[in-house]
Amino acid sequence: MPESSNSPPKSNSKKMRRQEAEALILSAAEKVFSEAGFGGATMQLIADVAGLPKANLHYYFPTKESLYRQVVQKIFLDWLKAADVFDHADGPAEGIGAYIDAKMEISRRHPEGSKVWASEVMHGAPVIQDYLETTLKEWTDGRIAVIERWIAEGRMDAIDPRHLLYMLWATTQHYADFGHQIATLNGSTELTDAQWQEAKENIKRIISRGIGARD
Amino acid sequence: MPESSNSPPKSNSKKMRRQEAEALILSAAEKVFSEAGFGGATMQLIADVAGLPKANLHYYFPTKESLYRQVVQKIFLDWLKAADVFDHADGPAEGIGAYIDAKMEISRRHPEGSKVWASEVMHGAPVIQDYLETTLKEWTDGRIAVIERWIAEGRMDAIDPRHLLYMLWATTQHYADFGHQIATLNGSTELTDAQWQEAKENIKRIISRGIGARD
DNA sequence: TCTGAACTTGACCATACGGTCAGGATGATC
DNA sequence: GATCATCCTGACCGTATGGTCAAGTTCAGA
Repeated sequence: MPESSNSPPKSNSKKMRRQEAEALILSAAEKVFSEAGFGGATMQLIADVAGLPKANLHYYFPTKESLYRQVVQKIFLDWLKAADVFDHADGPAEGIGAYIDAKMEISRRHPEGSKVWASEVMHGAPVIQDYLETTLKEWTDGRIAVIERWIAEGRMDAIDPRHLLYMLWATTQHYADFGHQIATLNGSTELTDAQWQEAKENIKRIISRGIGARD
Repeated sequence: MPESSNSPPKSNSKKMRRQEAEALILSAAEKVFSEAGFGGATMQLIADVAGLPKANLHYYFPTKESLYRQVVQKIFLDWLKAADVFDHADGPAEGIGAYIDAKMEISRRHPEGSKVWASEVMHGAPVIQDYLETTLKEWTDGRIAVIERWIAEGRMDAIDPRHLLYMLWATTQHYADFGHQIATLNGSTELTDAQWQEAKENIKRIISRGIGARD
């Protein structure tokens, strides 16, 4: 219901509402942080991308770090939400397949978020360590229980659920985080619709057969 | 033959040889760049880690960017070299298995390098774009040819070689790049020898079965 | 012992950065 | 149209950064 409009943020009208301004800044910040990293990003550049004076950013977000924290939190929540498909499935091929589709769609539509997350974790998660230890751990444990149930029911081979999850994350996020490398190897062209489809099918096929899924 | 010594770089003796000093600086730089990213790293911190005055770094490496470039180049060459195991194999299970072992060993022993590479690519490869377009492309094309031969010989299913390679890179490098997240989910403990072994076995098993390898 | 090239370094500089602030603009409410 | 909380912003500040430099130090070879 409170969905923000998708129109280009070109509005020159003064007096934005708080929610609107924060969304605009967060969007610009996500792009800049993903392109330059936390250390390489500057408040001035984020302001330029958002089309606002730098001082205005500090009105909504007191510090660079607080802005960054909110960017990462937003990404994490979107990412967790999209993972629910895992549960509404009967067996591993269906559940994991749907999860791969969902995560590949995120990699395609929101690669910036994936890159910011990767950068944050690679640098030791200084800002979202607590999320890793609480929310992510709980989510992971829940999914591990589902996979163990599938194994117990003979619906797939006895694969270590942890390493399977890491493989799913790694493979799907790779298409966002290393999208530039993939595009370069693709003749310096972004993947087409068909190539994204191929990628998804390949991943689903290899993993589904690899774990001996038999829903 | 011209292998540098493995002794701790604590030497206080003056007048290092050029090779020795450069190796010391490159090692410190790799660590700092991997922890902070290019933008977040400072020459002062690299100097502190190397145990040298900052001005000395600029004697060997004129600019921060030139130092960074050499760090990335060194990583890339090590990484390519370790990939030769791919060719000296009879079939996919053996070749890909050996490649997974080699890359996992790199992820375990030199996670810093993997992180620097990931960071560079994620930010659009501003420094090593030419490597992607030439050396990496050639290496990739060579490996694709090998995989296509295996497929033609009926030694594995008809999987798109590109996406298979991306999956191998993604999965193995994930253990370096996201090592902090993995350790956190592992009860805030680094993976043990046995857990690394499990990880390798899981990956090899899933992919080997997933592509229908029959050496 | 002398020479000179290679190396080392403390002090310094210009710039760019994150962040502050005072004062102005806006618009909903009465 | 007066009030006032919210929002906006140009100008400014202290600091930290990448990089420079000139004055040293070291040591192999003559």
